[in-house]
Amino acid sequence: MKTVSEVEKLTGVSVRTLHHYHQLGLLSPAAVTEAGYRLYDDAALQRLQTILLFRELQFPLKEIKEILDRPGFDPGEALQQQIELLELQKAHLEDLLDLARSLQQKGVSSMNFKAFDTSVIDSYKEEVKEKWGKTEAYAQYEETARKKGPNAMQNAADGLMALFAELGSLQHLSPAALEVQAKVQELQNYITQQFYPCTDQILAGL
Amino acid sequence: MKTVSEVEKLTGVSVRTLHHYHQLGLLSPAAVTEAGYRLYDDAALQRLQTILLFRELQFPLKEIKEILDRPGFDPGEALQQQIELLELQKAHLEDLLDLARSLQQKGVSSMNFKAFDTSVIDSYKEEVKEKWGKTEAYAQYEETARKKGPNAMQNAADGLMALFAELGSLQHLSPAALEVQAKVQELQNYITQQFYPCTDQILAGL
DNA sequence: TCTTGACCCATACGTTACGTCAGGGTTTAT
DNA sequence: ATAAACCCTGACGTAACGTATGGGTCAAGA
Repeated sequence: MKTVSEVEKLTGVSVRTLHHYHQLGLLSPAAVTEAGYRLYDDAALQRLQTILLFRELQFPLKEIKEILDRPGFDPGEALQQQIELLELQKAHLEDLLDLARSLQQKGVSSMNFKAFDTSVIDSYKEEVKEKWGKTEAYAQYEETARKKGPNAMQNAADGLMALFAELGSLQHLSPAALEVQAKVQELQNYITQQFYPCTDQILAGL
Repeated sequence: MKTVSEVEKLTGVSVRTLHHYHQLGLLSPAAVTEAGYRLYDDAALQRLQTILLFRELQFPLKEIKEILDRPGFDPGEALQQQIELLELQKAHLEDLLDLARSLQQKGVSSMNFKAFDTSVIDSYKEEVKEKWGKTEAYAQYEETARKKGPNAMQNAADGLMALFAELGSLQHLSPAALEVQAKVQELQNYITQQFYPCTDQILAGL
């Protein structure tokens, strides 16, 4: 049975963090003395190890709790998802590094911000978008899908295709044209209502 | 002169963010109508571009403000520093990916957390440590150094070497031995007092 | 036994960069 | 004139703790 400061020395996790995890219900001490002192046993330390692992992998604490608590949870799936996320972050970082280095070469003092507008930076935004598409938005999509059943989904999909078709017929116009804007707006609303919250970012991807 | 929502459409920066930047003094509108409406001119948009660039490079807003306001500031230096930081983050991510993938291969279900203890995860901590060594801790070290002058620094360094020597004479013992622990603690305290706050992380590096 | 230092506790505010209401004026178009 | 569209100022919420406040608890020496 270790006290908070002992655990701190063993693991590097601060006392405050232990308090925090306790009140989140993420890591409860094995026992609490009458004076309120937290005492951790080996099992608790084991759990802490697991928590630290997932934390290193950048899981939010909420998810870690879910993972550790939910019995039927597939950690492999979560791991896979997390790997993809990390890969996106890495790609993002690489793009940032490219940008930074190019700025460095092209004369530090003359940082050319005009070339920065659309060309360079946009590429990784795609990926960030995908990332979000695979987490929040996708989760909500599944929610919606479950509630409505397959038939309704098919109808919704049909309506969606119709809207896309209308959009296609306007392709000869500039994207800035009011008609197109209106259609796009309509499309976004439709998707939001029928499937999942459709942000501008996701929409741009489509 | 563009309104907030116009700027939002042009740049993708939310109205709330414009408000935020305004109250931080990071980006003030060129004019404010009597009704309190913010109006931005081209110069303001230019500045916003610059802000967005640095933001992408993960500068905190405070620093961006300093950079843009301080006349004699060398953006090249800041850029270089930021590049190094990004490289560390990238290396960190790569290590995480390695860890995650190895966990994936070694049987997803049997995640072996015992092998996780010291061996795998520690490598990138070195780098994180270095990063911190180059920012907060190092800054404080310079502070301390300036205040005390070179002579005092030399004395402190001598004392430090003495402690290291004592530690060296105990190398035949296991790191867990109480004597060693005590010495290490002593060392940490000494460093903290004489040079800069010495966290366990930094200490481990030494 | 008393005291002191080391250790523990619970609150609770601070941090970063905004998102998201809530409640209410302003401008514009009909 | 009235509604739609747009703007404003608060002010609370978020993630994961750090840090400070004020005050009990425990072991050891006097």
